[in-house]
Amino acid sequence: MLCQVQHAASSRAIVMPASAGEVLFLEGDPCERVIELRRGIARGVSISADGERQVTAFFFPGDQIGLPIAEAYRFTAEAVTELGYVCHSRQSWSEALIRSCREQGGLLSSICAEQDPIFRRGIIIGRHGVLVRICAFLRSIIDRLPVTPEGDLVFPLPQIDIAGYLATAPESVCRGFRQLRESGIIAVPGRDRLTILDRSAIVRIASGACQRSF
Amino acid sequence: MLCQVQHAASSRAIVMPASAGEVLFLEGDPCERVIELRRGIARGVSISADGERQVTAFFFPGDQIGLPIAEAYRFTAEAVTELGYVCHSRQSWSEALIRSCREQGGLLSSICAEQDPIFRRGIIIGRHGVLVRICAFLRSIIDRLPVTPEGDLVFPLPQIDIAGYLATAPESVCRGFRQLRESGIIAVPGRDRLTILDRSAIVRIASGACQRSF
DNA sequence: CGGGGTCTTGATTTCATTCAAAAATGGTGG
DNA sequence: CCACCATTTTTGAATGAAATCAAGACCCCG
Repeated sequence: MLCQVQHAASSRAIVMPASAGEVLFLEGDPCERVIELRRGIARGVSISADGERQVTAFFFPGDQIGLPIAEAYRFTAEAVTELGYVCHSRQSWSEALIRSCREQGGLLSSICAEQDPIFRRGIIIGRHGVLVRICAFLRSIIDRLPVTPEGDLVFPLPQIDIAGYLATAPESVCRGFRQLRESGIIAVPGRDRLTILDRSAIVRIASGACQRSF
Repeated sequence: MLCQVQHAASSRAIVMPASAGEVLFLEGDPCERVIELRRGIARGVSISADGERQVTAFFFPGDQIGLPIAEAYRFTAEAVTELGYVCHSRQSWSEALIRSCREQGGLLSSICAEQDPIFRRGIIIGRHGVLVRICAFLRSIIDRLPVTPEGDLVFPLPQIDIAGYLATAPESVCRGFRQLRESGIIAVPGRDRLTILDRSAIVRIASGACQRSF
């Protein structure tokens, strides 16, 4: 793993709480602060003029949200679960960028960390077939989910958000998950829980290997 | 318009030519140079394991392609038309980044310039309806196309690439364009030519205003 | 003057959305 | 602790839109 930005006051910073559904910042607002997620899962949301809601990204602990790449935030950030986060001012973030840039001689890994998932989503939802998209999505996040002592994944994402992320209907997401369950590829031991029974099958479907057996 | 990076040797640099279809760099190759497009149109291409081809972005004169945000290029860059470009070493680009970062106190506009279209594509192909996607796409590029003395746009993008960009079939793109022609919204006076007759209609359709009259 | 690629068009099939409604879940307040 | 509500998830059936298949027209190139 590449290391994240080191902020001078990082360890001393106050961890703010937010409850599920809370807005962290709004699309269009000027980028005044960067949010570093410490606990929980957040989502980036973009609403089209006609009300179509898209989830542009999911964020996990360690991610930096709302980098001042443009003048204004390009999406709204909301808490999916309860979460804890730390704020950095735009200026202190820029200073950290310069420092890290000079030391590593390369670009900041945190820029990559925010931009890469956005890029990856574009590729995922460009794929044909709901099941392919679901598996590509699963593959991209299962390594970032906490594991319970029993070996299950903590998976608190509502299907509505997954549908918004995959640009599909919630019913289709549900049917997709059912298919994966019935194929013995995943199990859902409980709400907010997910067990990967056949990881290679997920990768296989995600890469489109099996034409239309699924 | 935000200003692009100033490279010390920018104006003195040699402009390299490339012919249509030529590869500028390959997905997965280490990011060793940044390409600054001077003339023509380029595309970013990503091929899935099963051979599905997606166009991740179109690039126009002034754009920087292949920023070293990650270690390796995330897409293959190819010339759509004949083009002219200038190469910058990764190092000289990083130095320019630090300089600009310190002077402006903000992040580099060229990072935004490459990342923003990628972000925007995600939003576009997340929309439902081929015609909506086509219009959203048109709206996003028509301001970057050269204008002929007659007032037409120079539009050298093959429909196959547009289909790859919009994650749809070439036939659907063709039908979509026909519909726009028959509705008097655009005209196609010749190959590589496009006339916008009703720009507001494009914006209206792109924003999903007209439910399903189209 | 071919010939390969792109564009165009129609017919058909497939898949996902939509509509509708029931079941499950979580939270709330009595 | 339980009843109740709101939200999410699930399921089925019908509809609709786009992909696919197939074939012909067009155009640019050598």
